[in-house]
Amino acid sequence: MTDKNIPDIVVSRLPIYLQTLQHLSRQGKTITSSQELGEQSFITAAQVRKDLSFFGGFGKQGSGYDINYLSARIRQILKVDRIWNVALVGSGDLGHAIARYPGFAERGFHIRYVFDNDPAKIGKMIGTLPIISTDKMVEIIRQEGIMVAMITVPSRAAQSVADQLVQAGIKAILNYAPVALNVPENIRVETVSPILQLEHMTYYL
Amino acid sequence: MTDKNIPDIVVSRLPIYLQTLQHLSRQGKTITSSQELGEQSFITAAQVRKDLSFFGGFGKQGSGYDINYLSARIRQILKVDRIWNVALVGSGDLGHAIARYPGFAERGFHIRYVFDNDPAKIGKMIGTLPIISTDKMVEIIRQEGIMVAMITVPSRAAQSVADQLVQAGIKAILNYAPVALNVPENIRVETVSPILQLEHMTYYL
DNA sequence: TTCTGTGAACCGCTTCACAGCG
DNA sequence: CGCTGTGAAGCGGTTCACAGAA
Repeated sequence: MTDKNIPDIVVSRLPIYLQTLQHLSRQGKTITSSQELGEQSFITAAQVRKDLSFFGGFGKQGSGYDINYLSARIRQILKVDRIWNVALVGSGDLGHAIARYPGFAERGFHIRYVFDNDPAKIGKMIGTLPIISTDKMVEIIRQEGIMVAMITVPSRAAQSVADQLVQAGIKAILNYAPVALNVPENIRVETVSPILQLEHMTYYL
Repeated sequence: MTDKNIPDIVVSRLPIYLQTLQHLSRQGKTITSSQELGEQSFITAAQVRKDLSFFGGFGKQGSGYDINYLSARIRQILKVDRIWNVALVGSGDLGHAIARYPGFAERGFHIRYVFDNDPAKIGKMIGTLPIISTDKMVEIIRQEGIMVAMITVPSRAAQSVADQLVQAGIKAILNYAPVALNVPENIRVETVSPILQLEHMTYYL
């Protein structure tokens, strides 16, 4: 089910649908249509139906999609029907903001460890989590079998951190540093690039 | 020059090239090739050449591209060869982290005002910036002619903030709230969606 | 010779349009 | 009758391959 040659761009829209479905659900709706789901996701209805059809027929012809059922199926497909333990590397302002933001845990991404290489920070707490030395990072991540990490260290340190994470067995990295990370093919990296997004928009101003 | 029907996807790669060029420049390089620029940006050499050719011939056949010259031209195209004043709405953890992060100013995005609707926060300082009541937001933004804003308020408040920003004359919004914002066609919105990025990656694990 | 700039071929995603099921 | 699921058509971005400039 996981990989039947589904276009990556289709997979990237599933989280959007999921977000919109939760939004509709919070409004008390139980049924939706490709029309409604599309409008609220800014995606055409035909696109929505095509995307979902890659994974099977989730709708009922004539009536539409059951919101709870469709949400559950998409969560299964994306493997977010479970808890993911996450390691956070970098305890600067951004690291703090992320560690204290409840939104990740609400979606099943539980930050379990915070690492930093600054001796002055080791042992200090962020909420209930102690800041741990990066010296122990590889060992802990491997031991705990953690597969997902976030990087919020300065750019110059990001590649070296990524290398260590790969060595520790991390399989998915969310990178907040404004650099392109080099990792083996079987490791997923997504970069959060607000500056590039701003630069993209100014073109049109 | 700004809009000669350049595909949006091409524009979205220019900031990546710019980032890589700065990286190459910091390494002391002065000349590069579509090959090298592409490898470090994880984009094919043909794609790099094709993208740049939309805007004119910036390279020298046989030798390659002058890094300083190409950087300057891309900055012109993206209109990041100037200072952009930015309004930040929301002074929670994330707002604080953004306001204190020097990276935006380094790229020409200067955060000039921070707004929040929490009376307890009004008047407190973030660095050198006072937190200002959202009651004054529309007036100040309009008066100062600010065109770029960032939203870091909770999801439930984001659409209402966006509406006010549009009313105030904002033309580009960088949205950190996990919701799809509805704005008029002539306003640009980009959403920072780390959670969707994580959900995208877990599909492949 | 090297590497850019670019028409043309290719490929893959999007949109269309309708059959078919509830 | 309404809305999904889907083959087929359409379209746009990517890759190819080479002419041509330095």
